[in-house]
Amino acid sequence: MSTIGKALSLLDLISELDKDIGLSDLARLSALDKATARRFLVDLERHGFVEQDEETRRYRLGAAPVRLARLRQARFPFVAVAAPFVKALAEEAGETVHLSEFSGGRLSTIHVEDSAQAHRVIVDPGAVLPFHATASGLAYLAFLPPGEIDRALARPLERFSAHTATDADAVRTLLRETVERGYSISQQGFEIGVISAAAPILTPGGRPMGALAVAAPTARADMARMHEIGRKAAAAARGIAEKYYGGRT
Amino acid sequence: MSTIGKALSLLDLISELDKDIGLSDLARLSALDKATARRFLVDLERHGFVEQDEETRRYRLGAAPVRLARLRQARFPFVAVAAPFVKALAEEAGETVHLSEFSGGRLSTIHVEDSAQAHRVIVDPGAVLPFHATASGLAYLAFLPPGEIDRALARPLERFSAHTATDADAVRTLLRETVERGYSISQQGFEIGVISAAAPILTPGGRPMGALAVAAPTARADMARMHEIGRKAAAAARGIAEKYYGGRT
DNA sequence: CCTTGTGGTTCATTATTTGAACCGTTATTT
DNA sequence: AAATAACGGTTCAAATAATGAACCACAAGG
Repeated sequence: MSTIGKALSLLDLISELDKDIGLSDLARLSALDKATARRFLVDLERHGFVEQDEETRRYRLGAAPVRLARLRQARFPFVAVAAPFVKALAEEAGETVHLSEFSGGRLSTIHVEDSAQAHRVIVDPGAVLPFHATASGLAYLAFLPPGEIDRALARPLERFSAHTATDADAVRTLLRETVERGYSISQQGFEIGVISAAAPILTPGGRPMGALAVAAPTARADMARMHEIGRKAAAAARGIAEKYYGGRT
Repeated sequence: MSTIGKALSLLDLISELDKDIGLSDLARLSALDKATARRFLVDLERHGFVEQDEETRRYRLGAAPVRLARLRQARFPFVAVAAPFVKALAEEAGETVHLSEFSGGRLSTIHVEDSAQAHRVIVDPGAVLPFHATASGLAYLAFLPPGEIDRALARPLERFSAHTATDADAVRTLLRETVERGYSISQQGFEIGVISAAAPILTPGGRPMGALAVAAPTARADMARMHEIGRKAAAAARGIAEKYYGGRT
């Protein structure tokens, strides 16, 4: 792997941690030499992607991404455009709704609107959504060109719960259903007690670039209701794409 | 320079552009070989920091920073904490207010609240603020340890307008005044027609980590009013620091 | 006071990055 | 319509930067 790739993977690793981490620990976790990890960290810090706590000497994610994110969103206001749709869907469905975007080979949550109900599903913003185990991932995967689906399903599929579909053929069946309906449903594939329905957000070229998902506790989620919610999610996803891409060419 | 440093500088360069850019242009601008630039871009794209337009083949800032920014802000909600203070100050002063944060060797705007007035100053979110030529920069610089001020003023100071203080001693005078008052004032040092007052946001250790600035059109900005606004900005900056650092230890 | 851990550094060895020259394609220019 | 210039992208020997074992100095614990 290139040096740059290694450094960016180190940054990814740091981003996944929810607390500061020391040099030795980080070297172990990243399987990099301590000296190498340090050089990477110095470079990353110089550019603001990482910062070191003055007193504990531990490292954490820096502030530079905030600036870059502003610039990105000024030009591609995906979250800003989608937010009203997300909110409306959350109110309509009465459940937590989250928006995800594909980037860097992963689908990750970039916006969440919590359900108003006391008993609701909690979604972490920034969390990575596995393609085969979440409604969002299935919705995204289903509308990808066949070759890319094959590549995604080629490696072993991690098990996240007792209900995770870890067999490629089983996933393919889910994908076929998803394409037919226009939305996916994942029954506790990622987390026990949660059922989700999701629809892809498609570029004008027909390629998925993200997903819109509704997550409900199993207690409230009979299948008729989930299909109803799925249809609403698909409509909202189309609305987002239309508004987002309508303004540009 | 390290390979990583070069790649991150390339990313910075791309972030400064407000439109997509082709490989050859980018190689020229960054003074990198075309093949090298391409390898960097591939690595950056693989991690989502850069994306390539499918049809034009031009490159632009990717979506990965949005995800990292979410994670950073979940742990350090600087913007979220400061936003109400920024808004209140904008209403109180009746002028555009912007918040900046130091990161990666630069002070950059991360939040803006526009004045309600029709004739108002426009500030770009994500813009980099030169230390010697903006009120924010002066406010930040003034409270830095002497050694770091020396280092910042050692290199030649760029001229942005006819009023920019490009002489290190002239800047030092401005910094002394800033420390005494607790806020800085920049009279058209960055942009003709704009006068700003800014106050530093200090960590519990007394080190500046950002600045809060009010920008007014010269037409409305007599000095008595700017001093009044400066005092208000200083109070708001203290409020932000207290709330932001009060919650942690 | 000895052990084990930490963050950080050194420098000969090694592996990666580099860039001139090269494709094939696509806009311009003549 | 031919010629030219510019584009994005690729190749591979030469040059350079990354690597990591061994090394500090220090702190905490036994």
